[in-house]
Amino acid sequence: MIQKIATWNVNSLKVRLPHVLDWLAAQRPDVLCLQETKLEDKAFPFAEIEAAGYHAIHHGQKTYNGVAILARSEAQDIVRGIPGFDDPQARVIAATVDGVRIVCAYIPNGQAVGSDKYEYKLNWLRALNAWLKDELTRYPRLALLGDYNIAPEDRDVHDPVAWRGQILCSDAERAAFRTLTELGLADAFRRFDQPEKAFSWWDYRMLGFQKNHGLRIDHILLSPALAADCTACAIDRAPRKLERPSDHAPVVAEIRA
DNA sequence: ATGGCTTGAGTGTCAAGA
Repeated sequence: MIQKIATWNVNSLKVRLPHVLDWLAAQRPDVLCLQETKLEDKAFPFAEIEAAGYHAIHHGQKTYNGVAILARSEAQDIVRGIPGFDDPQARVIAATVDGVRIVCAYIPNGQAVGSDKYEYKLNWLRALNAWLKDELTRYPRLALLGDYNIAPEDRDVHDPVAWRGQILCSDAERAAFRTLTELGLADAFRRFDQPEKAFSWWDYRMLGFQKNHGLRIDHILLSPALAADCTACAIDRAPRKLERPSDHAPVVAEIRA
C-alpha cells in the first residue's frame, strides 16, 4: 500500500547519500524519486539503499542527469527514457509500485529562452505529454514526480517581475505544464492550503535560501483516481538547512490507505 | 555588474545548473 510518495533533486547522489539515508529513516516514504544522481548505473549505491530497507532502480549516466526510484516494495514494469523518444540524456524512469504507476522525471533546464537547449526542453515536454496521455489509459493510478524546471505561476516565484519571461517561467514552458494538467493530472501541492512564498529550489549564491529567494519547480502531479485519495502535500525545507545541502528540497504527498 | 555557489572532470579551469 502506497501512503507517502516524494521527489527530491539531490544534485549528486554521491555527495548527498548521507542526507538521503537520514531522510529515508526519518520520513519512511513508500516511494522516493531522485533526480540528478550524476552517476553511472555501476556506481549507484544499491547496497546502502537496500540496507535502509528500499529497493532501487536507476537510469543513470556519467556526470549529468540520472534518475532513480527508491521503494519499499519491488518495482515492476520498469521503463527507462520516454518510449520512442531518442534521448542520450538519462531523465526518466518509470515503474509500477503497489499498483501505482510512478513516473520520475528530470525535465530539461532549457538554459535560456530561444536557445537550442530551450527547443530541446519544449520538444522533450511534447514527447512526455504524448507518452503520458497513453500511459493514463493503462494506469488510472499514476503519479508524475520530479524536477520540472518550470514555475507554473507567478506565486511560485520569489520575484515574478524579475523572472517574467525568463527561463523556467516563460509562457511556452508554463503552457507545457498546463498541457500536463489538461491530461487530468492535478498539482498535489495546490490542492491544499499552503504558506505564501513556498519554494522547492533556492540558488546557492547570494544567500538565496536565507533570503527565501526561490522558485517552486519540483512537483507531484496526480491522476484523478490518485488525487482523490491525496490528503496532504508539503515541501520539506529541513534538508536545505543542512551542511552541504542540495539546492532543492523534497516534496512529499500523502495518499489515503 | 551576466557576477554571486556547487558539482564533476581532472590537476587547468571549464560546463552546467536554475
